[in-house]
Amino acid sequence: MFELYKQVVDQLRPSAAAYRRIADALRSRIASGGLPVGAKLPTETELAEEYGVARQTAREGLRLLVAEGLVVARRPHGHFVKPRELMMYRPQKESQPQPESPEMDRYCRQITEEGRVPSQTIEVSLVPANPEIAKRLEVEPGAVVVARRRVRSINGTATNINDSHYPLEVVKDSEIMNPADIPRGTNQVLIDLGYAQDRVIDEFFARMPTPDEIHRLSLEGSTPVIIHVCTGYTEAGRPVRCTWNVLPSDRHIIVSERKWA
Amino acid sequence: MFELYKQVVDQLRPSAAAYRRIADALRSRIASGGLPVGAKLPTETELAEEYGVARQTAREGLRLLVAEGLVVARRPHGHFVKPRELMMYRPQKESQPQPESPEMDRYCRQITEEGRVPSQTIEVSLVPANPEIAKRLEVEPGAVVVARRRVRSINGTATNINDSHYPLEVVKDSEIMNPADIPRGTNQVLIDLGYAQDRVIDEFFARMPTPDEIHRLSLEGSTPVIIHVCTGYTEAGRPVRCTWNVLPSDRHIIVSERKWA
DNA sequence: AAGTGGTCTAGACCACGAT
DNA sequence: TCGTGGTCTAGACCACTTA
Repeated sequence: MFELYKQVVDQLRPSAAAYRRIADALRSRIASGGLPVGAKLPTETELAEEYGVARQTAREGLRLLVAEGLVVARRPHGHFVKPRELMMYRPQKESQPQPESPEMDRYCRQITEEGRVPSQTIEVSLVPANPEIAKRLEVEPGAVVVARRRVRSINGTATNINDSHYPLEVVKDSEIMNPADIPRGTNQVLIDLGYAQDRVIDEFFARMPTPDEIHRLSLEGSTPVIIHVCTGYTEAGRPVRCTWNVLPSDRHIIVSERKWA
Repeated sequence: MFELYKQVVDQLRPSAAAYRRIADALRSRIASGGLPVGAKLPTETELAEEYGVARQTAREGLRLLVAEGLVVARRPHGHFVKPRELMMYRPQKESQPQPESPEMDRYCRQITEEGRVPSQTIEVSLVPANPEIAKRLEVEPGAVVVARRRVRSINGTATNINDSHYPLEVVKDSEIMNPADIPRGTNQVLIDLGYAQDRVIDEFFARMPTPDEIHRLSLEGSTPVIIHVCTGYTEAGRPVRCTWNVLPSDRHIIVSERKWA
């Protein structure tokens, strides 16, 4: 009987697995707005009955949508269309005044951060540099560097990891070793120490989060993270800072403006 | 008998599902280098025997690693540790001369693109603007715009989607409507048409790819994509171009340099 | 107490690529 | 032909949250 069913459906959509057809159907309903943000999807059992398949098969279809980031599973409530609330992230804004054109204003208004309560945890430690950091600070892998680790939160939910690394000899005995907020900013401390940054190189890439990042950011799986690595150099070309930012991609959009030559 | 096994293991790592323990073990072996890039993992059947679980359970563990992007499944060969080969993507480089400091040179040498054969397909069409494009071009959703769609490839594998959109009245009857390479560049055409771009806004975010993107870029699932939206404005503040780039995150790293005020 | 998703089993057949 | 992963079934028990 199931064989007959499968043959019939296969005529309609050949070479598509049942769980893919289920996912396709739900994806269409989401895209068309039939299932708006926050809406509850059919339960696994309901889908299984509707499509005449085993529960595991219906489950595979839902899993596909979860992996695509369209849907979240909330036990024991069900599966829901996932909302997407983006927060502005402007690397240029952290340090220097930025040209504010009317267009940029428009973008900023679109993604407002009104009435949010920011907070952060700070932790400073001496650690052996991992290969990625060592390469950028131009020290031997495993050499001891100062790591100033922060997790920033807004309204209690973690929004980003911000781990700044400094060569030990540059910042030892300075305020940067102090695990507390530095009102004038760590970059000003570097200037006072005689290591003013002249230029920085930004790198961006994305990947799935590591288990450690999932833990520190309280992520649901299936949310990619954007890695923003920012390395600062003195005028002489010496790297004095390497900041490793981890941004959950469902909470951030990176925006910047530049003149067009 | 399996019950006894499970109790014993649960004492060692309480509250960890069997498939998670399997994934953890394999992840450690990959991180430590015991399983180097390209190495073949145990088969599903072997893992099931080794851990005394059903094949489906071992399979769940492997699936976790695939979803994390650490591993690829290649039927009928097995699962393999996934390589990661990054290509430089420099949005600033596309149009204007860029400050080339010694540090930037170093980065560029690190990720070389020697001996690669680039190619691209171009397709031009009139399409109704989707909401995202319409918002940025400041036209009504559904208004007709010119879409110049490109898929760029290197050595035959697609590396990025590059869809530029223009307001119809700006580019109608111009070279931009011609689905062929424009040697002097589309931006020069805009200048000649009297719509020189004065400044651009860049936006970056990441998410899992849509089925359409998976198809156009020949992606394996579980690779996030980076979306780079670049909107160009005339000096009067009119948007005249909106380019929608899709970059597979396992093939690209975005690099840029800026002066530090 | 009820109903959800999370995990697991012990089978089965298939498509595909190498040999 | 053989072994791989891909798909599927028909059960089972559990953890969790809300009513």
